Amino acid sequence: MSASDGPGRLRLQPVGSPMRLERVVFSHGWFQTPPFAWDPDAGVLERRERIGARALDLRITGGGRGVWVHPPDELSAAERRIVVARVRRMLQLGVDLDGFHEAAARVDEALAADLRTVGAGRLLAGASLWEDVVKAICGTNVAWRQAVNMITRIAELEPDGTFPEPERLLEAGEDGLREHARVGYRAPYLVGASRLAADGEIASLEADVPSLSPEELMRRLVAVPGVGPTTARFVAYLAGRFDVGLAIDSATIPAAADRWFEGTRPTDAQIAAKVEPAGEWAAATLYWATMRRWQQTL
DNA sequence: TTCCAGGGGTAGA
DNA sequence: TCTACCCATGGA
Repeated sequence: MSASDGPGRLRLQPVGSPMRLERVVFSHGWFQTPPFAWDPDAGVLERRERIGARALDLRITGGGRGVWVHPPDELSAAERRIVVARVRRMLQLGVDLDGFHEAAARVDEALAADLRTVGAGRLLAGASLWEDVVKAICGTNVAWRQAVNMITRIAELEPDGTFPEPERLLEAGEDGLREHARVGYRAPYLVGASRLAADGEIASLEADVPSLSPEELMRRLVAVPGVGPTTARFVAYLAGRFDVGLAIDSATIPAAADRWFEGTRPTDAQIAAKVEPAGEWAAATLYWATMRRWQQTL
């Protein structure tokens, strides 16, 4: 699936349909949160990752038939495997979007045409489910800019600049998370999630994601403190599972209202009925209807 | 001041 | 299962 090409450079290929790096980056707000950084002029997604004992600055470029990962120096075979696995997760290179645009067209032809034009479909995920859970909890019930501030301050807990291990959050404790990261009432949720992660349960769940039924996946995700149905669905999408139902949040509703209900606030049931023709891609269709609107605010 | 932002937990019905 | 209420924070 990937091959080394040139000194230290790694080429990764997506399953199924081609991709555009920039569209994955702008799939939602993660690119604004450390350890991600987006260089718009160079079109480079930067990311600091801990590989074994060292922290490396990865640069990710390209799109279409493949993505290039540029490590700062030569990697061992074992290090390459780790880098490839993480970047594949971040860019959802293993998610086969075949049929998505056709399914979306059954709901909204104009939306589907728009998604085709920009090559939308894959989402930017963290390097791990743990990272996605932390960031998603920070994104609940706050303006996105505020969530970015929380995540940025949480990231400061890891001295080497990589995404913090759960132990760093446990060391900070509820008081530290409140006072330093300003996470407010989310502090006990983050500590609870950190305990699960430190016990290996989040990694275990991540490993099980492909084999779980939608119901079981949801059951295990909402068992994480601070993760309710909406957040669970969102992180499931990031893990490549769009079959867990619709994540309807405060951004989805006005987006659906504008696009499909002439500005009138729809009920959840009305939204569900609207996207139902997309079948297995209903959640992705709704997601992108929301995000295409959000992207216009960038 | 008051409202509310990419919700979740809880008690009570 | 469903609803009402509370929850820290900070910008509008």
